[in-house]
Amino acid sequence: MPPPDPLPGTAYGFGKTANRLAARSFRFWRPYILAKLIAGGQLPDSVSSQVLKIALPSPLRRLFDYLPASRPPPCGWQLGLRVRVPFGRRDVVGVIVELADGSELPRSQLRAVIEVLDDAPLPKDWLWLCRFAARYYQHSLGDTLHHAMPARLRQGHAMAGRTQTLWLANTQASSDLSRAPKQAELYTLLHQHPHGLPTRAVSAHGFTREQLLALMKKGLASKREITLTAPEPPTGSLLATPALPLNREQATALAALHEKLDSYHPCLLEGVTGSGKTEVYLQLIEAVAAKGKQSLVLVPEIGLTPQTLARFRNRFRVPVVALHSGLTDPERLDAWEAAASGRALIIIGTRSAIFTPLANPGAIIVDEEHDGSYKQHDGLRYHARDLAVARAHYHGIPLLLGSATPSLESLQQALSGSYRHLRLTQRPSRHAPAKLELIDLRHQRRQGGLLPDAIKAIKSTLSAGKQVLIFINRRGFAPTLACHACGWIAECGQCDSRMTLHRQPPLLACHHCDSRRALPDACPECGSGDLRALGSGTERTEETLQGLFPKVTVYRIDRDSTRKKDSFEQILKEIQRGEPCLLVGTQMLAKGHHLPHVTLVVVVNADGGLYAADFRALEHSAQLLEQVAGRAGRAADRGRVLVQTLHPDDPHLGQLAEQGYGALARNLLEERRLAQLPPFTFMALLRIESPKEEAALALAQQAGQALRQWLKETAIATNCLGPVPAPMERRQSRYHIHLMLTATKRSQLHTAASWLVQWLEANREARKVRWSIDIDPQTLA
DNA sequence: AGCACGCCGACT
DNA sequence: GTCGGCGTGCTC
Repeated sequence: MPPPDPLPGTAYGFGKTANRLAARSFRFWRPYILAKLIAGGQLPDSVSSQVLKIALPSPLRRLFDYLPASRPPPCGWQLGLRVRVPFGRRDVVGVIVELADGSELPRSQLRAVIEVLDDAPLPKDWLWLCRFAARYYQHSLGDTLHHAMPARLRQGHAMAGRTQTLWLANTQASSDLSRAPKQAELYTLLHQHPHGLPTRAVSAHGFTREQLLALMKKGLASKREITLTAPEPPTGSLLATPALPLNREQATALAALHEKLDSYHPCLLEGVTGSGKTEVYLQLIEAVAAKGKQSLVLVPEIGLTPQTLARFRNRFRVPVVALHSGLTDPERLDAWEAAASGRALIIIGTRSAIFTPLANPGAIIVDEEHDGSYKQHDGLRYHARDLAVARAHYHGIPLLLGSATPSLESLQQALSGSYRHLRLTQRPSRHAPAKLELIDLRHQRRQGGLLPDAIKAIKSTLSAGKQVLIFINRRGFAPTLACHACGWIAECGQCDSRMTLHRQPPLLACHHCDSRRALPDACPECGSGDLRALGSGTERTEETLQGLFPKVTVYRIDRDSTRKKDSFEQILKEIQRGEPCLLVGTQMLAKGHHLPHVTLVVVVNADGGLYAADFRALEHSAQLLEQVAGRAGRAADRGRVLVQTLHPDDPHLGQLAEQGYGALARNLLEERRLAQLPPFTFMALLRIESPKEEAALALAQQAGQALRQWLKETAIATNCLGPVPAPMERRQSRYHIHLMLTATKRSQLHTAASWLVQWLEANREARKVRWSIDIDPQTLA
């Protein structure tokens, strides 16, 4: 006799409705426990029948077994289908990731799928990438899938039924728009697109919903709802504007890329600032699109600006999809579908865009591949650049990593021949890149952090009608507030850090947590009124410069001054008009922006990364300095870069100044090789945190001991260091303890990390603290 | 992660 | 007596 077809709820001995009623009236009774008592043993456990193994949005690194719903979906039970299932006392959306003949649990303990949410499985390539990421980063698969899908899918909405609103200009009507210039502009824009513009595109051009509605009220615009289903085939030429001519190096690089468009072909494009990397990207994308294939372009968080997008959109006539933070949930789902269906040929986005499914993948490009924003620092701690490598390999397509200051990881791959090494050394202007001029901070008076020589140079640059960029990697007025009488220093109550003095508005703030305090009038220790601000941040330098050059506009650009949205864009626009001015800013200003009128860059203090405990600090610091220096003299005039330092004799700084990042990076690689540090070894970091230091330390000790014992028994070649307190042990009133694993073989590290995670999951003590594992950590903080 | 249970102390 | 603080345990 065939086993009874299990209806939802029948395993509990009563129907679905009864089940719900039971749950409602006896909230404290878990219906399935009740059901177990009633139905226990009535259904044969031994019957082998299909079981669905489902990944659920939970940190638990395991799958959960469910019984199929009464009727299979039209496509049958397939991997990658989203389903709604009961989980504990709530319903969640999960993904079927395995089909099995049975379960380790007795059948009576299995619950049934409530509903199948998809007509067809989620894209295979996406599923593959999520599985890869979950395994590589030792993260829960369910959680990985959950975070890698658009919010609408996460919430259980159907994939189908996506509609788009198109806005059209009404040519018949006429109305006076002379008093509404923005609306007139919008009308012109709509007029240029006779087939209509989606809301997203309208807002991408800087117009608001209100302006659209105003036009519609006047009868000058109308909207049309269309259903997004059929792919839009590119018609006619791919290009809207012709490609730019390439110089010899660019042409060589492009030719190398053209050689292998149909197989995995990882390339590092090492090109100095202004050498035209973007043009190489654009022409690679053109070649890929000509074959009807898609390009995925990753850019750093700071790089996804309207200007960047405009550059791509202006070049191509094929649809360009941008995944930026401004998208609404339905728009994001549409972008995902556009990529998954092949409708979009070019997909541009930040870190998380690596999880965009692709119907016809043709190439992956990672711009500024060294950029720290590619690494996610919580939850699934992935590195989008590394996933891009894995993905390009899986698809068998070219991968282009571009940077003026490549990460040592990528550089080593290029130098060893694993990646093809493409180089661009020429800048369109004939000037050699500006050399760094080191100036000695010791024994000299400074104003607002600036040496007399720097001020002199600023003055002469301004009188030559040019702009100056002053780079300080410190927000606020001063990094320290100290009592001159007793030596008291303002410290954060929740972190092992000092509080930064701010003047606008006046307060003490900790940059590691959100704690803030009013400025004290007198020293809380000794009562003295002689409190002094030590050192300089952006606010103080801004103030000093404004005092020194009262007639010149000083723009301060940091997280505080650009908090309002669009204010950064506004300031950039003004700067680009070219009036002589001073720009005081943090690294926000250093990366990527085109500042054609800046001919002098002053780095207030270059010493941040020179002697830090973190082995990557020097690399990151050198990358930043080189990027800042790259802002000088992109225009016709030769630029100068003044670098203030307490260590003018430091050999690394000297090499950076004399020979540039490329030479220093190669030297640093040698040092890493000798010190057996990444990229010559592989690293994983276990972070343990707790409000109680002893709890964190005790678990770290136990875990370390257990792991070392296991490593010894199994002869897995992995080192386990620690426990050691994290560099800033107390942060937000929590203590951070580390255990570090290193190995020369990835597979061994992986095995060890995997064992450790399982040990922690099974350990009772581990549940009392927070822990997380970071594979390939970027910082040791 | 949620979410509920259960055991404590502080209230109408 | 009941509301609600967070420690403990479970989720197919």
